[in-house]
Order: sequence, then structure tokens, then C-alpha cells
Amino acid sequence: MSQVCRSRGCSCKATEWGHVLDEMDCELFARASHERVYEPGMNIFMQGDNCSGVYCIQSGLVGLRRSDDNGNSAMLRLSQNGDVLGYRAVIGKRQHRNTAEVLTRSRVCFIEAARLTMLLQRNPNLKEGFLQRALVDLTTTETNCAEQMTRGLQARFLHLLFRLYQNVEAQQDDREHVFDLPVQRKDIAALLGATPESISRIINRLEEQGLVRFVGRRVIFSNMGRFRAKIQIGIEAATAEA
Amino acid sequence: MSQVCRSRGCSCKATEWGHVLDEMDCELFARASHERVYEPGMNIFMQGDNCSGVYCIQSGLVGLRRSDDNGNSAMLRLSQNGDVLGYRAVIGKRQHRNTAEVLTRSRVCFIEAARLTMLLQRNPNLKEGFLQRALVDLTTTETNCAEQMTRGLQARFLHLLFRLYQNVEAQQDDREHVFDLPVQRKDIAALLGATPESISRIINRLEEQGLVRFVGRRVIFSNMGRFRAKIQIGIEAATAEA
DNA sequence: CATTGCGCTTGATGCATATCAATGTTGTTG
DNA sequence: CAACAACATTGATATGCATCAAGCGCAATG
Repeated sequence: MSQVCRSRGCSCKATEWGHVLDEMDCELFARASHERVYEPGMNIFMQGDNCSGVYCIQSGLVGLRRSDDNGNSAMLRLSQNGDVLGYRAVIGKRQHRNTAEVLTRSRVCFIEAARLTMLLQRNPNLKEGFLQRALVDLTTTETNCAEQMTRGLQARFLHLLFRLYQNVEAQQDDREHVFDLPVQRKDIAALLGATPESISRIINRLEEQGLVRFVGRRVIFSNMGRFRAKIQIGIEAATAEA
Repeated sequence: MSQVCRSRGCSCKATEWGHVLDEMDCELFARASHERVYEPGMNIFMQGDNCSGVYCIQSGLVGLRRSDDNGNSAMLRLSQNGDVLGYRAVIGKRQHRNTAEVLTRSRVCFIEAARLTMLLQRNPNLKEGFLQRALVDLTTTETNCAEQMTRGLQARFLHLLFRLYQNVEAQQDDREHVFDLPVQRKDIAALLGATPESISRIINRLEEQGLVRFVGRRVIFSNMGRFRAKIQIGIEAATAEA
């Protein structure tokens, strides 16, 4: 049940689809999908586009941005390894509601809408997988939204910093309490509903407090204990997401 | 396919469940559910509660509030006639993530978790209904979140006002351009991530501009044209939700 | 009737963040 | 290397909104 589909270079794990794919499905999935690499700055799809299929992120970081007609925009959430994008448009038979911006070099597995629809018909249980996925995305977005509404910029920034740190912590645990931001300042700003200038000033304040140092994109936690203490709440919510 | 289940006073329309209920299901649904009336100020369920079932709103207005450990909270969205609450907790087998606050007298139809699970097993297509529901909720929340992040308080307030107006517009179209707010100032504030004081001041500004008059909870649009013009964008997004 | 409580408003003030403009820094390309 | 573009920082200023405190209107209650 946790075998890996390999065909044309694709490597969607069965587990990524809600544990509902049997071997046959897995084979069909592999044949229905193909992989592509996106460079930073590219868009996987754009808000308003008609939907051509779903995208499963194998590696890298992708941001989902929502824009309005006035030119304002915000990045609603980050997607990474194991996340699936565009399924709402396929299943809901609508246009994409967000733009998927590639933030770091990403391997992405694509499955055509028609083929996915066929798979869904063949195996209705696959719907369960997407249902669970939708529920997780809903919870993530709700949590984000609530945080946005109730907490100040510094608290939101600290939380984001912590989440980004946790991501790499699992991968590289050699150098302690140091990591590189995978995104630019302006992306951080977009994620927090702020301006890059404000991010700069927040960083200044944090450095003055001796909480953390920034060298370009490198982040050095000078006092991890105080850092963790300052975040307090919100951690269990973040870790319970996955 | 659009018959109404009636048993023990419940009246869940089949259409509310994604058009996937046949007559048999409908009968089972009716037998599995019962109706209750909630008064303003009551909570249907609370954040952190274990889930006992799902709630289908027949009439009235319910707000979903998310709180954090610091005592801060925000109202994430409003639910009304036809909406279903608590399904995430049942399907995801988790605790409720939000508190469901009754804002106006509401008739609510309850279905026990165990029975719903049985129904889901008997008719896997029912999952499709919940999937679609989850996608709509996700879109609503995303749109809210983006608006929260990019637009100022006045714009958000105008948009909310318009949405509330649209709700009653369909029901009572006799008196033009007048309606009563179904919620208190503090609820409006919670929905907009603001304080009641700020709402008061926003109202002042709007009255000075001659856009709209407020008498207690009564809202009078003195110049509907200018009002609609001021909202501009965001309307098609709101109307496309349903 | 007086009282209490609650929702709402108003005013004074302070802080947080946006905005605009200028400069520095980095990375890229010919 | 020089030149350029994108990103990042810094400073000055303005604004939006929160906070705190007080007063008002109204309904419920003894």
C-alpha cells in the first residue's frame, strides 16, 4: 500500500492519495502522470485559468497567491512535498482560484483532468483522499486566517520563521539552529499580508532583542529557548496540521 | 431528487447533500436526524469538543469562531440556511476546530456521527457531497482571508454589509434598500478582525459621506448606486460562492 | 421608579504599519 | 569588469486602527 508509482519519471506515492490506491490504481496513476521541473518565478497555473489537471509536488516550495482586481494580492499558503494543487478546480469543475507561484526549484507531477476524472470514477474511494486533503487545506487556511486577524506582524513572522525552520530541521540536523530562508523578503511579506519594508524593520527589532540574527537569507537562532518561548501558542496547531 | 425528508420534525432537503441522496437515503437521513432550536448566544459546539455529529442549519445565522490560547479570537465565517457544520470533525475524526455561535434564533438539524458514518458507508457517493461542501468552504475561507490581508477595514465592512443585504434581499423585496443587521456590532467586529469602536467610527465616516444611514441595527442605503460602485470588485466572487 | 447591565458611541492618545523616496546590496549579463 | 536590474534596507512621514476611559441609550429587573 505504500509502493511507489514509477513511470515516465513520476514518483507519486500511493500514501499521498489518502491510502486508497491499490496496485492497479497506482499503475494507472503512473501512466496518467508525468513529471516536470519548474524554476523559481514560474507559475504552475494562474488564477482564472481553466483547469487542465492536478499537480503533485515532489520537491520544492510553491506559494498560492490570490489577487483581486485592484492589483492587491496575498499569498494564502505554502505548498511543498506531498501537497496536491489544482484539485479543487478539477473536482469542482471551475477555474483556478489562485496562482501557483514556484518559489524554489520544484519537481512537480502532473495528471490530466480527464484521466483523474476517470480514476475517480473507477475508484470512488479516491474521493475520500481528496476529501481528507480538502479538510486539511481548509484547516490550514482557517488557522492562517485567524492568526492574520488576531495577531500582530511580529508574532506572525516568528511563527512563519518557526514553521520554515521545522521543515528543514528534519532534513538537515547537523548544524544546529541555523537555516536558510527558502523565500525572498517580498514573499514573506506577501505571506504575512505586509510590505517588505515592514519585514525589514521587524527583523531589526528581533536582532536588537538578540533573539535571532539574519545574514541575507541565512537565519541564526542565537537563543533558541527564548525564541521558542516567545512563540508560545500556535505550535501544537501547526504540528497537528500534517 | 428534491423531496424533503420529514421525520421527527426534521427537514433536510436532499439537495443539501450534493444531490447524491436517493429516496432510501433520504428516509434513513430523516430517521437518523432530529431538529432543535437554538437561541442567540448559545453554542452549538465548542472548539476542542469531541464531535458528536453534524449540524444542518435550516434557518437562522450561526458564526464560526476560532480562538487561540491567548484569549484572542476571530469569527471566520457565517453559516446559514443549507450550510452544514461539524462535518470536518466527523469525517476527519478530530475535535471541533471552531466554536459554532448562534447569532440569531436558528433551527438546526442534528445527525449523530455514528449514523452519518453508516450512511457514508452505505452510499459512498455521499462523500462527493461533503467533498463539494469542503471545497466551497475552502474557497469562502480563502477569499475571506485574502480580503482580510489586502483590504482596509472600511472596504471589508462595506463588503460584509453588501453580503448581509443580499441575503435578505431575496426574502423581502418590498421595502427597497433597507434592511436590519442580523448581528451585533461586536460580531461584525469579530468578523472583520477589528474592535467594536472601530466599527462605530467606520459607520460615522460612511454616514458623513452620505453613503448609508444607520439607526440601531437598521441600515438604510441612501444612495445604492454609489454604494455598489464603491464596492466594485469582490461581488462576483461573493455571488459565485453559492 | 430607580437600578443594573449591556451594547453602543465618543474622545484622547499611542502604537503599528503603510507609503514614498533614497540608498545600499546582490546577482546577472554582455 | 562594467552596467544593469532586482532585491533589500533605511529614513521621514502619514494614517489607520487599537486601547483606555467615560458617557449614553435602552431594556430587564427588583
